[in-house]
Amino acid sequence: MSGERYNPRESEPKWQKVWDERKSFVTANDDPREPYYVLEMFPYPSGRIHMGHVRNYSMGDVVARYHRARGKNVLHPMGWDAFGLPAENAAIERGMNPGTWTRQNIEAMKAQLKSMGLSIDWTREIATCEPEYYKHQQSMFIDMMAAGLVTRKKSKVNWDPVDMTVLANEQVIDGKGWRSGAVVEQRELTQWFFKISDYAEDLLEALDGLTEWPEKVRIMQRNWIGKSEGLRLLFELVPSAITTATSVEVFTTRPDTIFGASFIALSPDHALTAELASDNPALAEFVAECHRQGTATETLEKAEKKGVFTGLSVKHPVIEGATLPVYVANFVLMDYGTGAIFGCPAHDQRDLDFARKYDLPVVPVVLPDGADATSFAIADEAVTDPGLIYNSGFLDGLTVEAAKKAIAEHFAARSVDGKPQGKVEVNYRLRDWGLSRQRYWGAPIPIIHCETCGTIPVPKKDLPVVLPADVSFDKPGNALDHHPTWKHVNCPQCGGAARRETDTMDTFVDSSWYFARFTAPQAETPTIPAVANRWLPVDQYIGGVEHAILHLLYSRFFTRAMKATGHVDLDEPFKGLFTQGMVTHETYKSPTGEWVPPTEVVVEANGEQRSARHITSGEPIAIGSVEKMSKSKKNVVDPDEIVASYGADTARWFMLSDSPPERDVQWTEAGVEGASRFQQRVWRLMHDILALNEQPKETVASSDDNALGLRKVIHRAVAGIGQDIEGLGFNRAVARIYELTNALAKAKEGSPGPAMRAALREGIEKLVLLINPMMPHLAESCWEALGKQGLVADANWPDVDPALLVDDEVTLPIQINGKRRAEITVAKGTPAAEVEALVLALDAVQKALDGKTPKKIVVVPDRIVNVVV
RNA sequence: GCGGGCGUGGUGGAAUUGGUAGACACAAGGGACUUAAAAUCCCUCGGCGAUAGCCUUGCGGGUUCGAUUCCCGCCGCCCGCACCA
Repeated sequence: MSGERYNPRESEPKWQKVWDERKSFVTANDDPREPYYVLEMFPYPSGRIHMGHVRNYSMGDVVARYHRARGKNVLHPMGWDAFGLPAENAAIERGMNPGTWTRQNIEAMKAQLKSMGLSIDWTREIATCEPEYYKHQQSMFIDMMAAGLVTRKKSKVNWDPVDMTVLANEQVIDGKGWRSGAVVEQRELTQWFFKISDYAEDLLEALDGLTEWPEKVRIMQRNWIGKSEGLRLLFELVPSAITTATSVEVFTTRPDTIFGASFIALSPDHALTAELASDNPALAEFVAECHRQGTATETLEKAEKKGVFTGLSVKHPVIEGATLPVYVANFVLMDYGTGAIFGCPAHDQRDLDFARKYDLPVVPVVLPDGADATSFAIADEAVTDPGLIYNSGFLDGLTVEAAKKAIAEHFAARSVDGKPQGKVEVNYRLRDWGLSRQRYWGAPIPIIHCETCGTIPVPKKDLPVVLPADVSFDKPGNALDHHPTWKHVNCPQCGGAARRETDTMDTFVDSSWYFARFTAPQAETPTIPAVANRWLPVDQYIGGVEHAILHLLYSRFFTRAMKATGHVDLDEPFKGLFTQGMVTHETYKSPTGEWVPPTEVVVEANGEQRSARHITSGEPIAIGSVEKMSKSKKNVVDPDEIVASYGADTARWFMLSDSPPERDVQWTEAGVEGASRFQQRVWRLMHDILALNEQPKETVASSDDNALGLRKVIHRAVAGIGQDIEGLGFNRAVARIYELTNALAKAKEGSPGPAMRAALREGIEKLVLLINPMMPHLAESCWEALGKQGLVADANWPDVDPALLVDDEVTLPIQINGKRRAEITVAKGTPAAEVEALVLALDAVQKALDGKTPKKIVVVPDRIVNVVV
């Protein structure tokens, strides 16, 4: 028996079937035990799972199985983020119906996930593309509209003039449409928005309460919301024939630098810009050029800072008789502040770049601490350091903060156009959430446009507004809009001819509440509030950092909006958040420079050198850098192949070992083989100990110090691994499991006595329970072989005897001048004075002192001693 | 461009709150077993010296009795930037 190898191909499907039949992971809402909700970000059904999924779901499954063993009622569901662009691309490229394509993908991926042996309650599965899901989303949209959380306004989209379609930012490559290659234009459309900006302050303040979120995510969200206090400031225009406007309003966070102002810049989308451009061909051409950039902020900010002089000037508000030129500049955003700024080149890098380009004055007005007023000058870098204001009339000598206050008071007391010239204002960078998409494959926005009655929500009794299945993608543009009959309806109010809204919802809406739907996935209403409130917030949410801002911020908003409309009674959806790293792999290139997939490469090691050749042709292959697994570089490893050859447990174990979960992990063949070997090792060890034919005994066998020692090792491992899993330190838990396995293997050598045999038996039984969250199939097989009743899946986490955790002795490293030179072992809690005496008596210390007295002796009790000579 | 993060042996990484740097694993080398191979087991394994020494956590400074950990300045890589999910 013990000579037999463990066969995951046989045992894994067997246990999966047993769990299925026993409904081991089906969760009841009325279970009285303490609820625990663990959730991994649900996947987009692209067709195949990838190693990133394997990693993500392995981590979630460890958490789920651990808490189940801890006696909690665990909710661990799975679903599909099933709307989105790729389905439409498949429709266009392969003539497949997006719904058919998506549902096929879901089936395929579900089978793959099942082969991983995850402890998921599949009875709660949801797919966002099904009317049973999105009808509730439509219903909540209507509720949120009634609650004033929805608005309609104009915003810009990327327009492909050849394909006659709106493009996503990722479909715009170098300013051109990805399929047509046509230069993209910005177009304004009237679109639907969620008023997330109403919650900006709340979303910001509540970040402090999210103590189980990574600090970096909270910082990113804080910066994204971008709260800033500044001044709205009116500049009086020098009268001109080219406009009837009399003033320009800017927003600035640096009003203290007003004496250093050298120009005014308007956004290309500013109303005044439009007015002036109608009569100014050069300006019109510049605005058109800006509009050919696409709408991505990134492109805009990377572009060279450029502008056009408008011919207008404003009066300098604090320097009598001076004027400032008014430009239109490509880096001024219409969405932020007032769409106009004043430029102070000395203290803002963008303004400085602009000023150098157009030869505008650069006057420093903040003197950094320690700088000399007569010689201080600005070169190529703007200075944003704190300091004292100078060159600034009545502000001279003030700090930046004091000057901001003083100048605000100054302008508040003056008026331009009958209004106060300056007004302190809090501003947020966060913009409202535009949810309209001009696409077919999304949840229809439940609105009817009527010529007489206006914009009317679809009555709830008529929900869902179902997507038509019979669509064609032979014409460019929105397939929903092209459908011959779908959009033609009668107005629910007047009964006259009307048309449906043909925009669908951003897929971020779908993913902003699925975690709530999982709590009652078959309910007639979006949620059953009492049930949702019991399960939520999600105790542990796990997913990629790439979602650190948008998905998580939208979900936080949506939860508040659901609270405002009575669907849940909480603000924050995710109590604990964990962001995992990516899965990477080496890249390989053929002599002709083509990417080669790892499956076609044989890597050979000769000593320290590694070389590679093609598996069939034998031609040499260049080993490239390690990169995120991606189709374009072909450096992907298919989880199916790994499961088929090594088994799911091996894949799971490898994904959890070595690399810290928040960091990237490199997939290597050697690593997988190591994981597979460990699986066999546990199996052999279990059989060897089983053959000793002894039962565990809970009493500490004082007659056998070695057995006692082993029991200490076992109980320490149990305690440590529990802590590691709770802190999501899976790689540390794995290392401890290796240590425990090594200790057991060593202890069974020779001919262990009865006490040792009992300790070994205790150790192996506990080891099986410890590996269960990570290698659940192997654990079940071992459990069965050990003759234990029931399933490990239902077993409790092993108990720890606290008496076995304490040590009465401690080894102190002795440092001399910070370098370790000796060590002593003393009773725990030995007073510092006693330790000092022992240390001074040491040979190494005496030698170092050479008769002198030490300068200082630092004794940190039970930790370390440092002798300063 | 802006915001955020990461950087430790040949490799992945470990290291309570600032307290023995390199746990654990992979790779490599040597040995045992075997007709042979696989599997398994044992030993070595940061660098330079080869003793008792010195150097070493991306680079350069600083704080401290003591820094992988805290501070400042660089370099490199990664993520996000609002219509990819």
